[in-house]
Amino acid sequence: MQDTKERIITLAEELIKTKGFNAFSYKDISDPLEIKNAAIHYYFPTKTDLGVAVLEQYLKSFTFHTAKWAELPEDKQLKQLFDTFSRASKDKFICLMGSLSPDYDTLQPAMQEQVSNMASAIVQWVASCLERGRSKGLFRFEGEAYDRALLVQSNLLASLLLSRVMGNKVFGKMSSRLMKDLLVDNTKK
Amino acid sequence: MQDTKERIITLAEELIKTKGFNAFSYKDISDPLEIKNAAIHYYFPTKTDLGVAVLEQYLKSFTFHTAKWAELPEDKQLKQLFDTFSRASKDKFICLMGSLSPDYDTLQPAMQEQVSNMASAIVQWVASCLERGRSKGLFRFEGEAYDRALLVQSNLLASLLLSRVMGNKVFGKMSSRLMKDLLVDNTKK
DNA sequence: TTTTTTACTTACTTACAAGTAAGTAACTTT
DNA sequence: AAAGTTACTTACTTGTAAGTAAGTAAAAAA
Repeated sequence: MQDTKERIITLAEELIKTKGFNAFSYKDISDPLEIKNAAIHYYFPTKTDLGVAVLEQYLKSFTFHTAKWAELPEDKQLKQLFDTFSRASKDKFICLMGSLSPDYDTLQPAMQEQVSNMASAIVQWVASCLERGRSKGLFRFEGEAYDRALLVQSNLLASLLLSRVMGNKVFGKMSSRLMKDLLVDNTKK
Repeated sequence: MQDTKERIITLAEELIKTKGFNAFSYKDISDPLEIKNAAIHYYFPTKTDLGVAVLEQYLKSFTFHTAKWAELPEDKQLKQLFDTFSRASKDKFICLMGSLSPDYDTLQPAMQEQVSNMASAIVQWVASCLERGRSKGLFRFEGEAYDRALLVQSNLLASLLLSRVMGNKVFGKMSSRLMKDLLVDNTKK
């Protein structure tokens, strides 16, 4: 049963996105899965091993999904990314970057590296999406695509954080304003 | 000696901005201040009491500083805010919002309320700064000032998070792009 | 000058976290 | 059929966290 291992990873990811990496404990996993904490250690000797596994799975899934979107026009691709954040917002989740980056200094090197990899992968993807979209006339923005990608990634990440604190309406306000800023207006009469 | 109490609050604030609220312990305070952990409990019966005190002090300080800037033109006022984040970035600090909002669901109601108050205060201040600045022709942006303030606050907050993970150059890239976006270009020949 | 208050320390308690060593039942391979 | 191997459990250790009860020395108030 590789099933248990996967369920541990999936639940750990949810816990990171709700409580944070340092705030969840093995009991938060062993109780709902009806296993003992030692079973988690069997698959993941240390909490860092578990964290790394969560990040590896996320990166695989990110790569898989963005590849699936590759045929879409760039504005639709970016919309897909926004939609994943919109779903997270509804589930009261924050994203892995929003959860793990504040704890970065408390993480062990192996996890820090994975967090950095994740950050780079997301920003790189957004940057090339924006760049191609701009050259096709779908997006409008000033400056380098990479710098713009940093700001977009920031806004998505923080929209989930602020929504938690200030209420869920904030997500809609932020994401719609952000998208309007980027899109070349094609609704002109 | 009210001095000890203030030193506890100041150190607690730093710890929140480096390790996070749940990740720091009373030992992180009692050791450097050369007191016993019971001395902290003397002033702050629970960790929540300490957290609330940190946030109250921050809010007072924020109100004080923004009041001091009130006579400046709005672009300079916003610049002051950016500068506080720039200093934080150099000290490898994140801001209180960036640290506490991911942990929001693990905080007790008394602290949640203070975090919400802080969020509102900052966004409100940025919003009215942007609004007045735009009407004076200092800023240019689309949409409501409040929505724009959410995005600006997001970008500042997340610039510190991303800088931690991706290196310190990121802060400069983000803040300069953000400021250029907002400023009406007055460097035209 | 006695009493009270302030600002702590000493010495605990309770709880829970991550992690481990040794065992076991069931399945797989030889 | 015997010998691993897999997927766990049982039962524990060690460390550390927040928090507390009782005491104390010095300063302030009566």
